[in-house]
Amino acid sequence: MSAPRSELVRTLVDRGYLHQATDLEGLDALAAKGPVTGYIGFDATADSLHVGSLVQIMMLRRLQQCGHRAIALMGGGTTKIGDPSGKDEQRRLLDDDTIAANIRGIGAVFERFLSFKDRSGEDRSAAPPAMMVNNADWLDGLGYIRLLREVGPHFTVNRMLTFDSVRLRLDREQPLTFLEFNYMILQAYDFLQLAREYDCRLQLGGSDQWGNIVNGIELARRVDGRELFGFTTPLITTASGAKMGKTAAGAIWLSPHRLSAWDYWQFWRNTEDADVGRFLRLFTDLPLAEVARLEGLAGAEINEAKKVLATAATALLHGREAAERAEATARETFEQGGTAASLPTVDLPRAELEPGIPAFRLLARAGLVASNGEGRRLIQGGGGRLNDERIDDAERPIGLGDVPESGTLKLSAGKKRHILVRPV
RNA sequence: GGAGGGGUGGCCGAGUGGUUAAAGGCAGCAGACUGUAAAUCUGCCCGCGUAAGCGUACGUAGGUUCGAAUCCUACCCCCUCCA
Repeated sequence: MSAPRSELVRTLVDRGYLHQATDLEGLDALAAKGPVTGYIGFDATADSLHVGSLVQIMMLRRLQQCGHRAIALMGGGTTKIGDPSGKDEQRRLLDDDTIAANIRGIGAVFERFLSFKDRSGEDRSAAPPAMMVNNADWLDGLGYIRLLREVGPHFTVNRMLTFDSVRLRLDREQPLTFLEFNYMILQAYDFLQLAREYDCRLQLGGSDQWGNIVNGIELARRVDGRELFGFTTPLITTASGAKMGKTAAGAIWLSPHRLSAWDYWQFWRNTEDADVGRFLRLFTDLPLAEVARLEGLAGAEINEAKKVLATAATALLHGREAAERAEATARETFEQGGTAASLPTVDLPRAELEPGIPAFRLLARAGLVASNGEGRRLIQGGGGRLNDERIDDAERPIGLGDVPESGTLKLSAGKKRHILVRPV
Protein backbone atom coordinates (compact mmCIF):
# COMPACT_ATOMS: atom_id res chain seq x y z
CA MET A 1 0.00 0.00 0.00
CA SER A 2 1.01 3.61 -0.30
CA ALA A 3 2.23 5.46 2.76
CA PRO A 4 -0.32 5.11 5.54
CA ARG A 5 -2.31 8.19 6.36
CA SER A 6 -3.28 7.18 9.84
CA GLU A 7 -0.88 7.31 12.72
CA LEU A 8 -2.14 3.95 13.86
CA VAL A 9 -1.38 1.97 10.75
CA ARG A 10 1.88 3.80 10.25
CA THR A 11 2.97 2.99 13.78
CA LEU A 12 1.96 -0.64 13.61
CA VAL A 13 3.68 -1.15 10.29
CA ASP A 14 6.84 0.81 11.08
CA ARG A 15 7.32 -0.83 14.43
CA GLY A 16 7.00 -4.32 13.07
CA TYR A 17 3.63 -5.53 14.28
CA LEU A 18 2.14 -6.37 10.90
CA HIS A 19 1.94 -9.91 9.71
CA GLN A 20 -1.40 -10.03 7.95
CA ALA A 21 -4.33 -7.66 7.75
CA THR A 22 -7.70 -8.12 6.14
CA ASP A 23 -7.94 -4.70 4.54
CA LEU A 24 -5.09 -2.50 5.60
CA GLU A 25 -6.10 0.38 3.39
CA GLY A 26 -9.63 0.29 4.65
CA LEU A 27 -8.38 0.25 8.22
CA ASP A 28 -6.02 3.10 7.45
CA ALA A 29 -8.82 5.21 6.06
CA LEU A 30 -11.01 4.44 9.05
CA ALA A 31 -8.30 5.23 11.59
CA ALA A 32 -7.47 8.47 9.79
CA LYS A 33 -11.04 9.67 10.25
CA GLY A 34 -11.29 9.33 13.99
CA PRO A 35 -11.06 7.06 17.01
CA VAL A 36 -11.52 3.40 16.26
CA THR A 37 -12.29 0.75 18.81
CA GLY A 38 -10.15 -2.36 18.68
CA TYR A 39 -9.76 -5.42 20.83
CA ILE A 40 -7.60 -8.39 21.62
CA GLY A 41 -8.79 -11.43 23.50
CA PHE A 42 -6.77 -13.08 26.25
CA ASP A 43 -7.43 -16.50 27.65
CA ALA A 44 -7.45 -16.81 31.41
CA THR A 45 -5.46 -20.00 31.65
CA ALA A 46 -2.96 -18.74 34.23
CA ASP A 47 -2.95 -16.01 36.83
CA SER A 48 -0.37 -14.07 34.90
CA LEU A 49 0.53 -13.51 31.29
CA HIS A 50 4.06 -13.98 30.08
CA VAL A 51 6.17 -12.20 27.51
CA GLY A 52 4.57 -14.30 24.80
CA SER A 53 1.55 -12.05 25.16
CA LEU A 54 3.51 -8.86 25.37
CA VAL A 55 3.32 -8.06 21.67
CA GLN A 56 -0.45 -8.13 21.92
CA ILE A 57 -0.46 -5.97 25.02
CA MET A 58 1.86 -3.50 23.33
CA MET A 59 -0.47 -3.33 20.35
CA LEU A 60 -3.32 -2.30 22.58
CA ARG A 61 -1.00 0.31 24.00
CA ARG A 62 -0.19 1.58 20.50
CA LEU A 63 -3.88 1.73 19.77
CA GLN A 64 -4.43 3.96 22.72
CA GLN A 65 -1.32 6.01 22.07
CA CYS A 66 -2.68 6.77 18.63
CA GLY A 67 -5.92 8.05 20.06
CA HIS A 68 -8.12 5.00 19.73
CA ARG A 69 -10.08 2.93 22.15
CA ALA A 70 -8.47 -0.28 23.31
CA ILE A 71 -10.46 -3.17 24.68
CA ALA A 72 -8.76 -5.98 26.53
CA LEU A 73 -11.15 -8.86 26.33
CA MET A 74 -10.84 -11.38 29.13
CA GLY A 75 -11.81 -14.82 27.96
CA GLY A 76 -13.78 -15.76 31.04
CA GLY A 77 -16.21 -17.63 28.80
CA THR A 78 -13.97 -18.97 26.08
CA THR A 79 -11.42 -20.26 28.59
CA LYS A 80 -14.08 -22.74 29.63
CA ILE A 81 -13.89 -24.13 26.11
CA GLY A 82 -10.16 -24.05 25.40
CA ASP A 83 -8.61 -22.75 22.23
CA PRO A 84 -7.31 -25.68 20.19
CA SER A 85 -4.93 -23.46 18.19
CA GLY A 86 -1.40 -24.70 18.28
CA LYS A 87 -2.06 -27.48 20.71
CA ASP A 88 -1.97 -31.19 20.28
CA GLU A 89 -4.06 -31.99 23.24
CA GLN A 90 -6.99 -30.57 24.98
CA ARG A 91 -6.11 -28.46 27.94
CA ARG A 92 -7.38 -29.38 31.32
CA LEU A 93 -10.62 -27.56 31.88
CA LEU A 94 -10.51 -24.89 34.52
CA ASP A 95 -13.21 -24.23 37.04
CA ASP A 96 -14.96 -20.90 37.49
CA ASP A 97 -13.08 -19.85 40.60
CA THR A 98 -9.73 -20.42 39.00
CA ILE A 99 -10.73 -18.51 35.92
CA ALA A 100 -11.99 -15.61 37.99
CA ALA A 101 -8.74 -15.51 39.94
CA ASN A 102 -6.75 -15.68 36.73
CA ILE A 103 -8.66 -12.76 35.28
CA ARG A 104 -7.86 -10.70 38.35
CA GLY A 105 -4.18 -11.53 38.01
CA ILE A 106 -4.05 -10.81 34.31
CA GLY A 107 -6.06 -7.65 34.64
CA ALA A 108 -3.44 -6.15 36.92
CA VAL A 109 -0.90 -6.37 34.12
CA PHE A 110 -3.03 -4.27 31.80
CA GLU A 111 -3.17 -1.48 34.33
CA ARG A 112 0.50 -0.93 33.63
CA PHE A 113 0.20 -0.64 29.88
CA LEU A 114 -3.16 0.99 29.35
CA SER A 115 -5.00 3.90 30.85
CA PHE A 116 -8.47 3.03 32.00
CA LYS A 117 -9.17 6.51 33.31
CA ASP A 118 -11.36 8.91 31.42
CA ARG A 119 -9.27 12.02 30.91
CA SER A 120 -11.35 13.68 28.24
CA GLY A 121 -12.32 16.29 30.84
CA GLU A 122 -8.81 17.58 31.39
CA ASP A 123 -7.34 16.80 28.01
CA ARG A 124 -9.51 16.90 24.94
CA SER A 125 -6.91 15.21 22.81
CA ALA A 126 -6.58 12.25 25.16
CA ALA A 127 -7.45 8.84 23.81
CA PRO A 128 -10.65 7.28 25.04
CA PRO A 129 -10.10 5.23 28.19
CA ALA A 130 -9.26 1.59 27.63
CA MET A 131 -11.78 -1.00 28.67
CA MET A 132 -11.64 -4.45 30.09
CA VAL A 133 -14.57 -6.70 29.35
CA ASN A 134 -15.25 -10.34 30.00
CA ASN A 135 -16.86 -12.51 27.38
CA ALA A 136 -18.43 -14.63 30.09
CA ASP A 137 -20.85 -11.71 30.38
CA TRP A 138 -22.53 -12.74 27.16
CA LEU A 139 -21.34 -16.29 26.59
CA ASP A 140 -22.46 -17.72 29.92
CA GLY A 141 -26.09 -16.92 29.37
CA LEU A 142 -26.16 -17.88 25.74
CA GLY A 143 -28.96 -20.25 24.73
CA TYR A 144 -27.80 -23.15 22.65
CA ILE A 145 -30.68 -23.13 20.18
CA ARG A 146 -30.55 -19.37 19.87
CA LEU A 147 -26.85 -19.44 19.13
CA LEU A 148 -27.22 -22.25 16.62
CA ARG A 149 -29.93 -20.36 14.78
CA GLU A 150 -28.19 -17.04 14.82
CA VAL A 151 -24.65 -18.14 14.08
CA GLY A 152 -24.88 -21.70 12.86
CA PRO A 153 -26.19 -21.00 9.37
CA HIS A 154 -23.16 -18.85 8.62
CA PHE A 155 -20.59 -21.52 9.28
CA THR A 156 -20.11 -24.57 7.14
CA VAL A 157 -18.41 -27.51 8.70
CA ASN A 158 -16.57 -27.90 5.41
CA ARG A 159 -14.82 -24.65 5.98
CA MET A 160 -14.33 -25.09 9.69
CA LEU A 161 -12.42 -28.24 8.90
CA THR A 162 -9.98 -26.32 6.78
CA PHE A 163 -8.79 -24.06 9.58
CA ASP A 164 -5.31 -24.70 10.86
CA SER A 165 -6.42 -25.10 14.44
CA VAL A 166 -8.65 -27.98 13.37
CA ARG A 167 -6.74 -29.40 10.45
CA LEU A 168 -3.45 -29.73 12.28
CA ARG A 169 -5.11 -31.81 14.93
CA LEU A 170 -6.83 -34.03 12.43
CA ASP A 171 -3.74 -34.43 10.31
CA ARG A 172 -1.71 -35.51 13.28
CA GLU A 173 -4.47 -37.85 14.33
CA GLN A 174 -4.84 -36.06 17.62
CA PRO A 175 -8.27 -35.86 19.15
CA LEU A 176 -10.29 -32.72 18.78
CA THR A 177 -13.38 -32.64 20.90
CA PHE A 178 -16.62 -31.08 19.80
CA LEU A 179 -16.19 -28.69 22.69
CA GLU A 180 -12.98 -27.29 21.27
CA PHE A 181 -14.35 -27.39 17.77
CA ASN A 182 -16.80 -24.73 18.90
CA TYR A 183 -14.14 -22.36 20.11
CA MET A 184 -13.87 -20.54 16.80
CA ILE A 185 -17.58 -19.98 16.70
CA LEU A 186 -17.57 -18.36 20.10
CA GLN A 187 -14.63 -16.17 19.24
CA ALA A 188 -16.41 -15.05 16.10
CA TYR A 189 -19.44 -14.36 18.21
CA ASP A 190 -17.32 -12.25 20.57
CA PHE A 191 -16.32 -9.97 17.76
CA LEU A 192 -19.93 -9.62 16.64
CA GLN A 193 -20.96 -8.85 20.18
CA LEU A 194 -18.25 -6.25 20.70
CA ALA A 195 -19.10 -4.67 17.38
CA ARG A 196 -22.72 -4.35 18.38
CA GLU A 197 -22.19 -3.16 21.90
CA TYR A 198 -19.10 -0.96 21.59
CA ASP A 199 -18.88 -0.34 17.88
CA CYS A 200 -15.63 -2.27 17.95
CA ARG A 201 -14.31 -2.45 14.42
CA LEU A 202 -10.94 -4.06 14.77
CA GLN A 203 -9.58 -7.27 16.20
CA LEU A 204 -5.88 -7.75 16.64
CA GLY A 205 -4.07 -10.92 17.58
CA GLY A 206 -1.23 -13.30 16.97
CA SER A 207 -0.84 -14.98 13.60
CA ASP A 208 -2.41 -18.13 14.99
CA GLN A 209 -5.61 -16.18 15.51
CA TRP A 210 -6.03 -15.26 11.85
CA GLY A 211 -8.67 -17.86 11.16
CA ASN A 212 -10.66 -16.98 14.23
CA ILE A 213 -10.48 -13.29 13.44
CA VAL A 214 -11.61 -13.73 9.85
CA ASN A 215 -14.54 -15.80 11.06
CA GLY A 216 -15.70 -12.95 13.23
CA ILE A 217 -15.42 -10.50 10.39
CA GLU A 218 -17.43 -12.69 8.07
CA LEU A 219 -20.03 -13.40 10.67
CA ALA A 220 -20.62 -9.73 11.36
CA ARG A 221 -20.84 -8.98 7.66
CA ARG A 222 -23.42 -11.67 7.06
CA VAL A 223 -25.51 -11.12 10.13
CA ASP A 224 -25.35 -7.36 10.55
CA GLY A 225 -23.78 -6.16 7.33
CA ARG A 226 -20.97 -4.62 9.36
CA GLU A 227 -17.52 -4.05 8.00
CA LEU A 228 -14.88 -5.13 10.48
CA PHE A 229 -11.12 -5.37 10.29
CA GLY A 230 -8.51 -7.88 11.34
CA PHE A 231 -4.81 -7.48 12.00
CA THR A 232 -2.29 -10.06 13.14
CA THR A 233 1.28 -9.97 14.39
CA PRO A 234 4.02 -12.35 13.39
CA LEU A 235 4.96 -15.04 15.86
CA ILE A 236 7.78 -13.47 17.83
CA THR A 237 10.76 -15.74 18.05
CA THR A 238 14.34 -14.98 18.90
CA ALA A 239 16.84 -14.69 16.10
CA SER A 240 17.96 -18.25 16.76
CA GLY A 241 14.44 -19.45 16.29
CA ALA A 242 13.39 -20.18 19.83
CA LYS A 243 9.97 -19.20 21.01
CA MET A 244 10.22 -16.12 23.12
CA GLY A 245 9.92 -16.15 26.83
CA LYS A 246 11.09 -19.54 27.96
CA THR A 247 14.49 -19.24 29.54
CA ALA A 248 16.59 -19.92 32.59
CA ALA A 249 14.08 -19.64 35.35
CA GLY A 250 11.19 -20.89 33.25
CA ALA A 251 8.58 -18.64 31.73
CA ILE A 252 9.08 -14.91 31.77
CA TRP A 253 6.00 -13.83 33.66
CA LEU A 254 4.65 -10.34 33.72
CA SER A 255 3.24 -10.37 37.24
CA PRO A 256 5.69 -9.15 39.87
CA HIS A 257 4.76 -11.95 42.24
CA ARG A 258 5.88 -14.45 39.61
CA LEU A 259 9.00 -12.70 38.36
CA SER A 260 10.85 -9.83 39.96
CA ALA A 261 11.76 -6.61 38.17
CA TRP A 262 15.38 -7.64 38.51
CA ASP A 263 14.87 -10.92 36.67
CA TYR A 264 12.71 -9.21 34.11
CA TRP A 265 15.44 -6.66 33.45
CA GLN A 266 17.98 -9.45 33.14
CA PHE A 267 15.79 -11.23 30.61
CA TRP A 268 15.84 -8.22 28.30
CA ARG A 269 19.49 -7.54 28.98
CA ASN A 270 20.32 -10.98 27.61
CA THR A 271 18.58 -10.40 24.32
CA GLU A 272 20.43 -11.74 21.30
CA ASP A 273 22.29 -9.14 19.27
CA ALA A 274 20.19 -9.68 16.21
CA ASP A 275 16.97 -9.05 18.10
CA VAL A 276 17.76 -5.76 19.74
CA GLY A 277 16.32 -3.43 17.12
CA ARG A 278 13.20 -5.45 16.59
CA PHE A 279 12.55 -5.71 20.29
CA LEU A 280 13.12 -2.02 20.88
CA ARG A 281 10.49 -1.22 18.28
CA LEU A 282 8.01 -3.76 19.56
CA PHE A 283 8.47 -3.55 23.29
CA THR A 284 9.46 0.02 24.09
CA ASP A 285 8.15 3.46 23.28
CA LEU A 286 11.53 4.70 22.06
CA PRO A 287 11.32 6.88 18.94
CA LEU A 288 12.23 5.04 15.77
CA ALA A 289 15.19 7.30 15.04
CA GLU A 290 16.68 6.44 18.39
CA VAL A 291 16.07 2.78 17.80
CA ALA A 292 17.85 2.98 14.46
CA ARG A 293 20.86 4.54 16.13
CA LEU A 294 21.02 1.92 18.89
CA GLU A 295 20.51 -0.87 16.43
CA GLY A 296 23.48 0.37 14.44
CA LEU A 297 25.89 -0.18 17.30
CA ALA A 298 28.30 -2.95 16.50
CA GLY A 299 30.31 -5.44 18.49
CA ALA A 300 30.39 -5.01 22.23
CA GLU A 301 28.73 -1.61 21.89
CA ILE A 302 25.44 -3.29 21.20
CA ASN A 303 25.38 -3.92 24.93
CA GLU A 304 24.48 -0.28 25.40
CA ALA A 305 21.40 -0.87 23.31
CA LYS A 306 20.51 -3.92 25.36
CA LYS A 307 20.64 -1.89 28.52
CA VAL A 308 18.39 0.74 27.04
CA LEU A 309 16.02 -2.00 25.96
CA ALA A 310 16.05 -3.66 29.37
CA THR A 311 15.42 -0.47 31.26
CA ALA A 312 12.74 0.80 28.91
CA ALA A 313 10.88 -2.50 28.79
CA THR A 314 11.12 -3.00 32.53
CA ALA A 315 9.97 0.55 33.19
CA LEU A 316 6.76 -0.09 31.27
CA LEU A 317 5.86 -3.06 33.41
CA HIS A 318 7.44 -2.43 36.79
CA GLY A 319 7.82 1.32 36.77
CA ARG A 320 10.74 3.58 35.99
CA GLU A 321 12.14 3.42 39.49
CA ALA A 322 12.32 -0.35 39.67
CA ALA A 323 13.85 -0.46 36.22
CA GLU A 324 16.58 1.97 37.10
CA ARG A 325 17.28 0.15 40.30
CA ALA A 326 17.73 -3.06 38.31
CA GLU A 327 20.02 -1.28 35.92
CA ALA A 328 22.12 0.11 38.77
CA THR A 329 22.26 -3.27 40.44
CA ALA A 330 23.45 -4.82 37.21
CA ARG A 331 26.11 -2.17 36.75
CA GLU A 332 27.53 -2.74 40.22
CA THR A 333 27.35 -6.49 39.91
CA PHE A 334 28.54 -7.11 36.39
CA GLU A 335 30.56 -4.11 35.38
CA GLN A 336 32.21 -3.21 38.64
CA GLY A 337 32.33 -6.79 39.82
CA GLY A 338 31.06 -5.71 43.18
CA THR A 339 28.26 -6.83 45.37
CA ALA A 340 25.23 -4.67 44.95
CA ALA A 341 23.22 -4.53 48.13
CA SER A 342 20.14 -4.43 45.95
CA LEU A 343 20.55 -7.95 44.62
CA PRO A 344 17.78 -10.35 45.57
CA THR A 345 18.20 -11.16 49.23
CA VAL A 346 17.07 -13.97 51.47
CA ASP A 347 17.11 -13.85 55.23
CA LEU A 348 18.56 -16.70 57.23
CA PRO A 349 18.37 -17.06 61.01
CA ARG A 350 21.76 -16.50 62.65
CA ALA A 351 21.25 -19.66 64.66
CA GLU A 352 21.24 -21.71 61.49
CA LEU A 353 24.36 -20.11 60.16
CA GLU A 354 26.19 -20.17 63.48
CA PRO A 355 27.47 -23.77 63.30
CA GLY A 356 28.14 -23.49 59.58
CA ILE A 357 26.06 -24.93 56.76
CA PRO A 358 27.61 -27.13 54.07
CA ALA A 359 27.90 -25.12 50.87
CA PHE A 360 25.67 -27.36 48.75
CA ARG A 361 22.96 -27.13 51.36
CA LEU A 362 23.14 -23.39 51.59
CA LEU A 363 22.79 -23.04 47.82
CA ALA A 364 19.59 -25.03 48.04
CA ARG A 365 18.44 -23.13 51.12
CA ALA A 366 18.93 -19.83 49.31
CA GLY A 367 16.90 -21.04 46.37
CA LEU A 368 19.66 -20.93 43.81
CA VAL A 369 19.29 -24.64 43.14
CA ALA A 370 16.32 -26.93 43.46
CA SER A 371 17.87 -29.68 45.56
CA ASN A 372 20.93 -30.59 47.58
CA GLY A 373 22.07 -32.86 44.81
CA GLU A 374 21.83 -30.07 42.29
CA GLY A 375 23.86 -27.89 44.61
CA ARG A 376 26.54 -30.55 44.76
CA ARG A 377 26.65 -30.94 41.04
CA LEU A 378 26.84 -27.21 40.56
CA ILE A 379 29.87 -27.02 42.82
CA GLN A 380 31.49 -30.05 41.21
CA GLY A 381 31.01 -28.38 37.85
CA GLY A 382 32.75 -25.27 39.10
CA GLY A 383 29.67 -23.07 39.05
CA GLY A 384 29.24 -22.40 42.75
CA ARG A 385 30.64 -19.24 44.27
CA LEU A 386 30.76 -17.68 47.68
CA ASN A 387 31.58 -13.99 47.79
CA ASP A 388 32.87 -14.30 44.22
CA GLU A 389 35.30 -17.06 45.14
CA ARG A 390 34.77 -20.45 43.59
CA ILE A 391 33.62 -23.06 46.09
CA ASP A 392 35.76 -26.13 45.59
CA ASP A 393 34.33 -28.40 48.20
CA ALA A 394 30.61 -29.02 48.34
CA GLU A 395 30.90 -29.89 52.00
CA ARG A 396 32.70 -26.71 52.94
CA PRO A 397 30.85 -25.26 55.87
CA ILE A 398 29.72 -21.69 55.47
CA GLY A 399 29.14 -19.84 58.67
CA LEU A 400 29.07 -16.43 60.25
CA GLY A 401 32.80 -16.18 59.78
CA ASP A 402 32.29 -15.99 56.03
CA VAL A 403 30.04 -12.97 56.23
CA PRO A 404 31.99 -9.98 54.95
CA GLU A 405 31.88 -6.39 56.17
CA SER A 406 28.77 -5.68 54.15
CA GLY A 407 26.83 -8.02 56.42
CA THR A 408 25.57 -10.30 53.67
CA LEU A 409 26.93 -13.40 51.99
CA LYS A 410 26.96 -13.40 48.23
CA LEU A 411 26.12 -16.74 46.70
CA SER A 412 26.29 -17.33 42.98
CA ALA A 413 25.27 -20.07 40.60
CA GLY A 414 27.34 -19.37 37.58
CA LYS A 415 28.23 -15.90 36.53
CA LYS A 416 24.77 -14.54 36.20
CA ARG A 417 22.64 -15.75 39.04
CA HIS A 418 23.42 -14.16 42.37
CA ILE A 419 21.65 -13.98 45.66
CA LEU A 420 22.51 -12.37 48.96
CA VAL A 421 22.08 -14.19 52.23
CA ARG A 422 21.56 -11.99 55.24
CA PRO A 423 21.86 -13.40 58.74
CA VAL A 424 19.09 -12.13 60.98
C1' G B 1 -21.34 -52.49 22.49
C1' G B 2 -17.40 -55.10 18.99
C1' A B 3 -12.27 -55.38 16.80
C1' G B 4 -7.46 -53.49 16.81
C1' G B 5 -3.56 -50.07 18.65
C1' G B 6 -1.58 -47.36 22.71
C1' G B 7 -0.39 -44.97 27.91
C1' U B 8 7.81 -44.57 29.49
C1' G B 9 11.53 -39.15 33.05
C1' G B 10 9.66 -31.29 31.54
C1' C B 11 8.63 -32.71 26.13
C1' C B 12 9.52 -36.15 21.94
C1' G B 13 10.93 -41.10 21.75
C1' A B 14 13.76 -46.21 22.19
C1' G B 15 13.38 -50.31 25.17
C1' U B 16 9.38 -56.47 25.15
C1' G B 17 12.44 -60.85 31.80
C1' G B 18 18.52 -59.51 34.45
C1' U B 19 24.38 -55.69 31.70
C1' U B 20 17.85 -50.37 32.88
C1' A B 21 17.53 -44.73 37.11
C1' A B 22 15.84 -46.62 31.78
C1' A B 23 19.23 -45.39 24.54
C1' G B 24 18.78 -41.04 21.53
C1' G B 25 16.95 -36.10 20.64
C1' C B 26 14.90 -31.37 22.41
C1' A B 27 14.53 -28.11 26.44
C1' G B 28 17.32 -26.76 30.96
C1' C B 29 21.87 -25.89 34.26
C1' A B 30 27.19 -25.25 34.70
C1' G B 31 32.34 -24.85 32.61
C1' A B 32 35.56 -23.01 28.43
C1' C B 33 35.59 -19.05 24.63
C1' U B 34 33.26 -14.02 24.61
C1' G B 35 30.52 -8.75 25.16
C1' U B 36 25.75 -10.77 31.10
C1' A B 37 25.00 -12.02 22.98
C1' A B 38 25.02 -15.93 19.26
C1' A B 39 27.60 -20.16 17.49
C1' U B 40 30.89 -24.01 19.14
C1' C B 41 33.14 -27.55 22.49
C1' U B 42 32.90 -30.09 27.52
C1' G B 43 30.33 -31.77 31.84
C1' C B 44 25.68 -32.32 34.41
C1' C B 45 20.55 -33.26 34.19
C1' C B 46 14.62 -38.08 40.00
C1' G B 47 15.33 -37.52 45.53
C1' C B 48 18.36 -38.54 50.05
C1' G B 49 23.45 -39.77 51.19
C1' U B 50 30.87 -37.75 51.58
C1' A B 51 30.46 -42.69 49.86
C1' A B 52 28.93 -47.70 49.66
C1' G B 53 24.09 -47.51 49.24
C1' C B 54 18.91 -46.50 50.01
C1' G B 55 14.21 -44.62 48.38
C1' U B 56 11.06 -43.57 44.59
C1' A B 57 9.79 -43.97 39.00
C1' C B 58 7.84 -46.60 33.08
C1' G B 59 -1.39 -45.32 33.46
C1' U B 60 -3.70 -47.74 38.46
C1' A B 61 -4.10 -52.09 41.65
C1' G B 62 -2.74 -56.95 42.31
C1' G B 63 0.06 -61.46 40.72
C1' U B 64 4.09 -64.83 38.47
C1' U B 65 9.54 -64.88 39.14
C1' C B 66 15.71 -65.29 42.54
C1' G B 67 14.76 -60.86 39.36
C1' A B 68 9.54 -57.07 35.69
C1' A B 69 9.04 -50.88 32.18
C1' U B 70 9.19 -55.74 29.90
C1' C B 71 5.03 -61.83 31.44
C1' C B 72 -0.28 -62.63 33.71
C1' U B 73 -5.15 -60.61 35.80
C1' A B 74 -8.49 -56.68 36.74
C1' C B 75 -9.45 -51.67 36.31
C1' C B 76 -8.85 -46.46 34.34
C1' C B 77 -7.75 -43.32 30.21
C1' C B 78 -6.63 -42.25 24.89
C1' C B 79 -6.65 -43.36 19.49
C1' U B 80 -8.47 -45.93 14.86
C1' C B 81 -12.23 -48.73 12.49
C1' C B 82 -17.09 -51.01 12.95
C1' A B 83 -22.19 -50.72 15.29
